[in-house]
Amino acid sequence: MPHPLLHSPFINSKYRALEEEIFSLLSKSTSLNHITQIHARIFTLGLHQNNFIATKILNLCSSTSSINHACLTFHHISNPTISLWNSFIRALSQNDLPIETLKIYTQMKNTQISPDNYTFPFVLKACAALPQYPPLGQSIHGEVIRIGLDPDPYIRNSLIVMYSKSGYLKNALLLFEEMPVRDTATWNSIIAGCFRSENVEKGRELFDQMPERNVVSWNTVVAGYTQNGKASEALRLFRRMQSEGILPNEVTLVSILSACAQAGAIEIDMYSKGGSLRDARNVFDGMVEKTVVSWNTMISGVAMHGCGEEAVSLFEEMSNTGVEPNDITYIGVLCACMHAGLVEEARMYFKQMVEKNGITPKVEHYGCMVNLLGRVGYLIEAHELIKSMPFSPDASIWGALLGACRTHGHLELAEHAVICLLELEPWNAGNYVLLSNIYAAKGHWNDVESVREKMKGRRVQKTPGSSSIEIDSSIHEFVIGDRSHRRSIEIYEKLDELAMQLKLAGYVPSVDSVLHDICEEEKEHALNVHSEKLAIAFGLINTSPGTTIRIIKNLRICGDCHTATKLISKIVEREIIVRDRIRFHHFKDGKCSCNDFW
DNA sequence: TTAGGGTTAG
Repeated sequence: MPHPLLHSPFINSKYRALEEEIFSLLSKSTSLNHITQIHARIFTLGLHQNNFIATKILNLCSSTSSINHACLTFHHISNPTISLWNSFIRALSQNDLPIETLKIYTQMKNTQISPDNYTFPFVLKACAALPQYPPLGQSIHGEVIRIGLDPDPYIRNSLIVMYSKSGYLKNALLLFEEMPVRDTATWNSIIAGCFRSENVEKGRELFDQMPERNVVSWNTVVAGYTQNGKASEALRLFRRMQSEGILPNEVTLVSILSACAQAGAIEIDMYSKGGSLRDARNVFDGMVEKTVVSWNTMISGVAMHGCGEEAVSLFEEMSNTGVEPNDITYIGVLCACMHAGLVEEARMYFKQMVEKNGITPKVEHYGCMVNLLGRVGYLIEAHELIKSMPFSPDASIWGALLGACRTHGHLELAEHAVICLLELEPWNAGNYVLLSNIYAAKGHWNDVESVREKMKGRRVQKTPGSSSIEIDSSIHEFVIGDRSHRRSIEIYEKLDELAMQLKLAGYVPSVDSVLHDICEEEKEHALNVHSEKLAIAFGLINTSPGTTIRIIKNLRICGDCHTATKLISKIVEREIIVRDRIRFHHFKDGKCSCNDFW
């Protein structure tokens, strides 16, 4: 709508020219800063009532996540056109505000404006984000049919996504099968839906059938396999993707890294040298344009593998290339510092995050700091940091402090932490076990007993520690003192042999790793049959000399097994990779990649 | 009138 003062033909053409000028300015801007500046100019020119320009601004707000700005812009327009409504709905929907999206959609209908083919994909995306209310999506589907827009391919794709995210894969498949024309996005949507609904076979079948695949198709299946716990399939498909010359992008990297994280038990020669992390690094290095997501993924990836210095140097490299770190980047780099015991660096990054990048630390950031300070023995500083937090600490924070108290034998602080922790999660067996471990390490057996009684009273059971190893595509799982394996005799012979070699190498069992109140000699024996040692022994008798042994443990590796595995790696001249609940440990030549911080 | 859309993800 032209400015009321501009009505002569001459001024009208000047108005058009202004409109065009602003429009081209907006087309070139990418950041909120630009938009705000241009918006100020729009006001002085009296163009703030202009629907066309407002639409353009809203679309920019959407891509820059500037929702407040989007609301302000929208509410300045007295008679929004359908395009403006659509752009506002888009901004809300794409910025994870499904309830607000549906509210505005309802408001739009109340003004007698009928939704069109552009409206529904955004509205359906909002419905897909609220799978707990499946009737919502169904009623929108009803409206689509009533208006006669159901043949629209965009809307149909959105319906497929909505149904598969709401747990109605059957409806999604039906819509897919009835579609006269399917484009690659249609195929991608339904394949993603199948994998999301854990129908891996159907997803793969459709992938194999599809006439044309793009990088999203490949990513969908790689991610699908990873999310369904089939890391080896994911990595196999990634190899095929590369051999077919498909250029991976940052989403591929994300999925491949997740697959690598799972791949601890994979015995595949091509991944064995240096671990699957190298695959991820290759993808990363080959990427032409690295976004903050790519950097974050790579930093978290190397952090998880315990390569603290590499994470730090990636972070610095990222800053030098002008990519601004976000909260997730800092979680990655703090996590890396935590695993590598880099206290000074962590303090520096924590400060820099707030002061330089204006990021408010979240519980994850505090968690890393507490964990790290605790591990290196700065228990009081860790506790002070917890007290200074502007929100209530959650279980992860108290858990980190408690773990540190155990390592450093600080009984009083541990009791405090565990009391807070048990209030937050009385059902979690791990908490009782940690407290019981602390008492056991101090020889306070009566207290150990009372914790156990409490556990019994509350029907809590300790998760049994177990370790698994993959040999010839089958998984072998061991628990402490396990004798159920059919090759148990050989395994125990190997263990005895290792125990002897370890003693000769100067290994002294650290008996405070043991929970139970038993005599010293028995304690030593219990340590010797921890699940990870059984899995390693089994690995040694089943693989050829020099190959890497990969173990997955469901809990954190214990202090004694960590020491023993370091020595074993040297004695048997093998690289042993253990993925525990927290991270990867690469044992080689008597050392571990975690530098004994874990 | 002009512009605006759906799939994979840390």
